[in-house]
Amino acid sequence: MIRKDLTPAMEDYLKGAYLLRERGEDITVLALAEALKVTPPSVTGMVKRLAGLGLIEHTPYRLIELTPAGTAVALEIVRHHRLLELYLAEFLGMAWDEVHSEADRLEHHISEDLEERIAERLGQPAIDPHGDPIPARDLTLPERDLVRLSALRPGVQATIARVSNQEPGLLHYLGTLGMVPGAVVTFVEVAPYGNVVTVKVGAGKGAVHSIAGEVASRVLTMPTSDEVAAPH
Amino acid sequence: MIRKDLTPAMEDYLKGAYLLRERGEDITVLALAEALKVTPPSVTGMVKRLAGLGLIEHTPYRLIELTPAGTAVALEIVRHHRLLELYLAEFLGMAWDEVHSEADRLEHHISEDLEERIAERLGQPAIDPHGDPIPARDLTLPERDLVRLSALRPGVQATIARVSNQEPGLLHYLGTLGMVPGAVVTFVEVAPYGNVVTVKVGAGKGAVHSIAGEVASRVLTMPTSDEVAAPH
DNA sequence: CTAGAAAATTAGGTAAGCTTAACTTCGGTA
DNA sequence: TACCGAAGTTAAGCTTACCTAATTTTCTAG
Repeated sequence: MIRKDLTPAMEDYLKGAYLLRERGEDITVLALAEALKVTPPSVTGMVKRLAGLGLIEHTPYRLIELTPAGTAVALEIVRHHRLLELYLAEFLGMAWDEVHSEADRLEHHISEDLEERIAERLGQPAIDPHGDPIPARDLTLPERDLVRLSALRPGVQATIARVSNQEPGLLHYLGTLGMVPGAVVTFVEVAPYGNVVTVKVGAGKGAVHSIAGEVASRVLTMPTSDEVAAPH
Repeated sequence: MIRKDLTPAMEDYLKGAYLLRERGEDITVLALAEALKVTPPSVTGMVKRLAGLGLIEHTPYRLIELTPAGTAVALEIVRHHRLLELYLAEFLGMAWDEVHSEADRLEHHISEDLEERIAERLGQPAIDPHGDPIPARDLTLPERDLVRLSALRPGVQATIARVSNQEPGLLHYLGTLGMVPGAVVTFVEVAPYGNVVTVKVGAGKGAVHSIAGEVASRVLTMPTSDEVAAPH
């Protein structure tokens, strides 16, 4: 394996591409531009350079794909990011809505040695504070199949496993509702009109809250009842 | 106080200038170029830009000085650096010869919030693993007057307080001799020819080691006997 | 008080990474 | 099938931060 010497910007593009694919979305110029908050021409230019390095596969006007080498780089950065998030939460008391932006900056600058020391202190963890999986040292990923909160049937109880969103405001809000990874929720209903989901939060007689459908689709759960997902 | 938005490169120049002054050296273009491992024209260019921002005082061909604003920025970075060094050593088990390069990269990327959390975990420390003073939150510096190991009189006992050097190789070597901050040494002699200093390391009957004069001048001590410094 | 070396600066150039403006290509619908 | 809008690309240009080569300034020693 050749030692890659990539800039933070390059790492960001690779990570961005990886995260799009992780969410099941196509890697397009526009999607990357939005994810990285740059303009489309910037993406075209960087994609060309990364393709030249063998990290990205791209024919003009077609979809972008990460090569295995590019995926490896992205996983390394994602590992840094999620280890840092967990470390900052666990050992430095940062809230789950604060850790993302800090990790976003530090992820490009920690050495392999520090990465390993952090992983060791955390006991080689598999999940970060948002429930996102942490790639292992060999860059393999723990796999779980989760169900979107918005896709549960009424009456089904589930444990929140992952919240796929990084906006501090939204995360903070979900925190105030108690809707964090590990929390137990029961699906109540979908509003007949509009896109609103109502859930009960807590194991026994918990509080009932309504959240927007787009938010509920970012909350991934492990259902505890048998009949689980609503049809379609 | 206006929010400064400086690049890591700019911060490095300001820190470099500050550290030269801390060592009592003149801030020249050449000295900065060597400290930052860039060429003199790079320094001239950056100095011009930092002068434009009011962080540096400079008339062409004259010595460079930091303004109070520039000093404040430098102290902030030095605080980050030394807090990180201590944190990495204390909480992540890194050796004193490894922490410097890690801190050098991270110092530009930690938030004020993280800085404060780290300082808190460490108990608002005043000294880093090399014995270098850590600027306080208000950027004031704890002052100690120390004596170079190379300037002690024969027979004087002293505690090593600070080692002003960052080369991992040298630091590691001094570590193997037990010559680290906190260690007690007794000055034995200066070799009659050449520039070699001999000391006994340890409180009771310690091992005797000889080190180069340039190294001994980087080791700063708090003498415990009364008659302390050699004349001249 | 002047020559020459050392230090600093200017001139000119490169690369990364971004921008806006102008264009091409693609794909779906009339 | 031809067109039109959206997506992508090319073109031109900016800033940061570096470089080498050439020039200028300063200081010191004779």
